[in-house]
Amino acid sequence: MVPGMGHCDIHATLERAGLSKTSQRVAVLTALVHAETPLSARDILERVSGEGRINRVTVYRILASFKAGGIIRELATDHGENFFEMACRHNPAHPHFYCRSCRSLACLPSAGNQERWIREYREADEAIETVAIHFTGLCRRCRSENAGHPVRRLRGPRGDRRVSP
Amino acid sequence: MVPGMGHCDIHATLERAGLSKTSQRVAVLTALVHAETPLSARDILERVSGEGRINRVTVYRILASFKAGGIIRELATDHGENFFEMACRHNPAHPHFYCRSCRSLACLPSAGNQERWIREYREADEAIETVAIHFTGLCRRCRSENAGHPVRRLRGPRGDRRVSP
DNA sequence: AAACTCTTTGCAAATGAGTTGCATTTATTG
DNA sequence: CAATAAATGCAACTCATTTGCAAAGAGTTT
Ligand SMILES: [Mn+2]
Ligand SMILES: [Mn+2]
Ligand SMILES: [Zn+2]
Ligand SMILES: [Zn+2]
Repeated sequence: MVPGMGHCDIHATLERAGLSKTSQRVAVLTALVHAETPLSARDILERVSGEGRINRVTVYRILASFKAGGIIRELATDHGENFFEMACRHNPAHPHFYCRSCRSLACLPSAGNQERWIREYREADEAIETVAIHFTGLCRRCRSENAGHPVRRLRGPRGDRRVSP
Repeated sequence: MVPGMGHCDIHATLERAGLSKTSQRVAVLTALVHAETPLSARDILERVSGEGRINRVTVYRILASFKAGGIIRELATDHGENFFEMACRHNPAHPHFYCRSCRSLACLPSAGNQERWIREYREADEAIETVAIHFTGLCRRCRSENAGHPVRRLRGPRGDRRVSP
């Protein structure tokens, strides 16, 4: 990932993409530019809810427009929660690691040959638009913590959470 | 992908995994073994609903146990609908192509160096358990069909579908 | 074969990410 | 500053997937 955020200027980016500079768009973009790791829509909503009002739906719509404008990249995960990262930083394209326990997403270093390898596939079928390389497992933190450490629960009925079988 | 289904014997597979041979498990496994492409939980439910009764939830639970037993592999997509494929066929691990329009998933040929490449990453971080390579775009059929061809809609409010803006 | 015990189902209800229509508020322009 | 197209808030909705619990089954033991 690119260390500084040099050419990732908020206002310039919005202008270049032909998007009006609303407070919400600036807030979302700022959160993404300062993020250490890719963020989920929920992450963004949390980080932005502090300053000014913003609706959940608006976040999704803004993310859609950023993606359409090539400003950000969307990263899918199992479990249906997707993440987003600035395209200007996070270059070149690289694999990501998803922790199946805490459901966090981290960037991995780009393999040297990955670019070429991806290009070969692209040539084989012109229809290819995006490529994603996704590793899954347990992150360091989840590995070191107590083995029986409960997995974050996203779906299911309300009611008392099961504590131990 | 392995052409025949040779060693993918239904009963032997269940036995090897220590799973009792219920009619539902046999049905789901049969659907997966005969599938030409990876199947979603919904696909499986449809193909199995004909013979005998089976519940949607049961399909999910069976798929979870098959996955835990290493019998099948789960393939995530954007849009939250996941697919499943037999691990015995579909070897070695290979990339998949997901059509963002009709939301179908297809297997791609395994790149020669992919295996080695994956191994390198695995060595870099022991926590890695699975690797997925995911291409997105428009499949041949969706490309040839009328450009304005409507995208399959999964979420959203009830009511008249928008016909044209 | 009947009784018993451990699994697996079916059903109903829920969850949560992401969508959409529509009324209201803004950003931008003249 | 008024006019207008675009962006946002809100409420309602979809849908893949998950969970608790009670009923049905499978494999085993009398
Ligand atoms: Mn990244
Ligand atoms: Mn495959
Ligand atoms: Zn973790
Ligand atoms: Zn298609």
